[in-house]
This record gives sequence, C-alpha cells and structure tokens, in this order.
Amino acid sequence: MHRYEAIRAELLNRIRSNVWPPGFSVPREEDLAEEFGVARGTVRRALASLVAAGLLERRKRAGTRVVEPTSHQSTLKIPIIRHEIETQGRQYGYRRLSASDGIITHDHQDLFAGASLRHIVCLHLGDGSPYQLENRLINVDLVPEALNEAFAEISPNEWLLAQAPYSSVRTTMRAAAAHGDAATYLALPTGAPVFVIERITRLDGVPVTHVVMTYSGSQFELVTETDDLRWTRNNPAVIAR
Amino acid sequence: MHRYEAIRAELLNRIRSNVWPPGFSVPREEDLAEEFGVARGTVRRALASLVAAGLLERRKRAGTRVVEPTSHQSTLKIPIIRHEIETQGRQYGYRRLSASDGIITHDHQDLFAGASLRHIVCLHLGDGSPYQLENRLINVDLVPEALNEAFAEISPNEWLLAQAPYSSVRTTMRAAAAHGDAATYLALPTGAPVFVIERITRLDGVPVTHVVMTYSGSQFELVTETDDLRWTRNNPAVIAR
DNA sequence: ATTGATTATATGTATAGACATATTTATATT
DNA sequence: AATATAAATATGTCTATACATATAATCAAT
Repeated sequence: MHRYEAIRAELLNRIRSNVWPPGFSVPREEDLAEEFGVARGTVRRALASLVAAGLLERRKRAGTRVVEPTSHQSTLKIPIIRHEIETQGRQYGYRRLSASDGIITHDHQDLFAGASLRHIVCLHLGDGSPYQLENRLINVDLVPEALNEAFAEISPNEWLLAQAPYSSVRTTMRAAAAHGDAATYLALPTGAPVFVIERITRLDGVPVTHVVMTYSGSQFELVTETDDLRWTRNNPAVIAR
Repeated sequence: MHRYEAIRAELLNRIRSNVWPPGFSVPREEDLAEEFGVARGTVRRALASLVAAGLLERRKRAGTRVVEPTSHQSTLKIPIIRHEIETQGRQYGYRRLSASDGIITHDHQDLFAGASLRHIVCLHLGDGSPYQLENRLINVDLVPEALNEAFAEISPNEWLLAQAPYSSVRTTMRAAAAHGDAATYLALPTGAPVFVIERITRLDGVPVTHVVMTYSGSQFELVTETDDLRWTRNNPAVIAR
C-alpha cells in the first residue's frame, strides 16, 4: 500500500466515523503532511482523491471541508449496443428499418437549428429477438461522411463512435409507455413499460447527433456500482435480466 | 489557462481528430515533456485527466494507448429526495406508510443473510402530490440506532445518509409497470410505466440497507451531463418534467 | 520449441522547494 | 457604519530529481 493510499484511508476513516463530521474544517495540507510525516504533494494526492469521490470540498484560502452528504455519486458507463449484447453471450443482430435518402432540415425540437440532417431508424437484436430500437438524427453539416453510409450493415451507433468527434454528451433516462414504432418493433403491447435513453452529443456546443434508444422494460436494466473510494475507475455495467 | 490544461487540450485534439487514432501508442512522458517544454509532472497531470475521462489507457513499461471507444461514460449523481424536490422549487412532503416495530430476520432475496432488519415504507411528495415511493430494509445489526427512530418525521433516506457509513453502493435502474403499493400510493392505474431505482448500500461488503424507489414514469427522468474533458467534477442532476 | 532468468524501460510514487492566486481577515479611509 | 485597501494565508501550479515497480523484450538453458 502506498503512502498516499494509507493517508486517504485514514482520512476516510475520520470522515466515516464522524471524527470529522460534515462541515468540519480539515487541517491544512502542511499540518497533515507533518502529522503523517510525508511531503505536501503526497497529502495533496490523498485529498484530491477524496474530492473526486465527493467527500471533501476545497477552496483557496478558505481551506478544506467535509461535505454535507446530499447525494450518491457513481460513474455510469453505457456501452455500444453490440458489445452490450455480445457481453451477455448472445448473438448480435442488426436491422435497418429506414434511412432518409434526402436531407431533412427541420427537426422536431429544433435542436439542430436548421442544420442538414439524416434520419435513421434501426433495430438491434439479441439472439434474433428485438432488444433496442434506435431512432437517430445526424447533423450532416458536421459529419458529411454520413451521407455516403447506407447504415445497412453497420449501426449509426457504432459508426459514429468511430467517426465523429464530440466534446460533450447529455444523457437522459426515463420510463415510458410503448407506442407506435416502439411497440411494433419491440413486439410489445401498446402501453407496456419501456426504458428510454436519450442522448444528445455535441462538438463544441453544436449538436452532432440526437438519439432515442428504446428498450423493453422487462428485458433491460442499468446497473452502476460504486466502490466509492477507489481512486481508480469504477466498473459499472449495463446488464440484462 | 494552466499549462497542464493546455497540454490536455492539445492531446485531446490529437485524439479527437484521429491524428492519434484508437490503439495508437502515445509518446512517452519524457518526450511529451520535452515537446511541450514542461516538467514530466505537468505532462503526467494532463495524461491522468484523460485516463480519468476514459480516453487513454496506461500500463507500466507498455506505455500509453488511445482506447477503443466502446462506451459513453458520465458521472451519475442521485441527490436525496428532499433536495431533489426542493430544487424544483416545490414544497417537500413526507408520509410514513408503515414501519415494522418488530424485527424481521428474513428478506425476500436473502441479501442480508439472516441479519435483523427493519422494514419501512414511505412516500415523498412534491407540492402535496405523490412523487416517490420508498420501500426500505435496514440492517439493524449494523445500524442499531435505527430501532429508536420512528421515521415519522424524517425519511430513512435522509436519516441513513447522516447516520450510517458505507463503503460501496450498487444502483440499478429500470422501467416497470405500476402495481400494488406503487399504483395505489403514486395514484397510477395498474400497468402504468414507473421508473424504479434500486440501491444496495454496503459497509465493507456487508449490506447496510436495500431500497426500492419508485417514480411515476410521466413525472420523472434522470439526466447526466458529461463535459467529458474537465478534470473537475461533472454536474449531473436529477430533474423532473 | 518451451521454459526460466535477466535486463531494459515506461509508468508510478515521493520529495523539497518556488511561486501564483483566490479569498478571507484586518486595517485604513470616507 | 459602510467602503475601499492592504496584508495574510491555504490551496493550486510547476519544476527537478531520485528511486520503485511492473512488464515487455531479450537471451540462456533445458
């Protein structure tokens, strides 16, 4: 065990055991360094990891405080659909349902502000049965190569991840009732619960793609595991029931 | 802009623009340090942030590689329910529906392996209307203070966060159909879609509490925003429609 | 060929010191 | 009392250096 790990563990103990309760003002780096007999940098590393875990807050001159616990924090990792299915040991299948040949310049929510768009609807299957319905708009002003791709064999999901750079992502998750395409293609009765993940991917603020992914509620769940206090990354996953 | 930020931005550019494609072996720290005219530590900091963002992989002796993009990663933050409601500018309300006086020693999934349990069911309201149904088991062997708390005024959610230390959390999210208690208390027709968050909180591997939180599907969605490339924490949130 | 020991090397950990910078605290001015 | 100004200080950034450690690559022995 490295020194900074030992120090982090000790600081963590003090927080967990309420020796350092929420709101408590932690001693300054130099004092901690002296207490533990290490250099300031080593203490800083331990502190940084507790900040990343959401347990401490730091401000210049004001010092370091134990945060009031008001939420659970974890890392969410949504893999590309093919991996998701193959990880479950199932055979991945893909079917394009529709891909606009022409170019659309108006989207429902006016997210793309008049950019030229390509609209693709497709279905991802696990062992031959419908798993996810993908409904996607791609900004072809930003990703012109998308015009030359038929998406007959490869899903836009995978194609884009390999092709198109992005700088920020907004993901929304919700429960909804199946209707229309979702009910039809996922072979669900109208009104059946579905899990919907919606994602808007941007490059420097400009939307690259907008996708709505619909899963049958009885087949899908999202799991994230937080080993809160490791400095290394967590290992969350998407699994199916 | 600090040097390490500038370096990170430049490395990021090279990755995003496929100058350094997936699988590419990044120059070693010393060479990068020389290229950018900084100390090795400064390069390390930039690299560390790209590792944290899931863009680079590093191994001793083997070096640093650009990862194959196979998933979208973001930080998920689930606030305590009272904050969630109050943040929306709504009046928080709480109602205990049931709290076992006696002690249960058997749970449905045998998660707690025979530990003594307290079972609490309660309802969280926003502006007087049902918002979340909370169904919770607490391990009173680990948290004996839970026996002296009636949970008549304060929710177990909030009480536990302040009282009980934990070391790891597993969160599961799914869409389901409302039935039984959920339908009754959330005032939904049977079969209506609900968003379910299930959480198991452990201390050193031993389950502290298990909670199932049910939201009306038409009232709730989870949003996480990734500004992929900040080193500081992201600002995800739970919002309602 | 396969196994096992050795070496080389890129990343990882730690130190000590210098300087920068945001804020708080104290002081002086109106 | 309110406001502007200056000083103090804890965190933040960066450098330069030394040594530790995992493991890829090489070479030797079976």
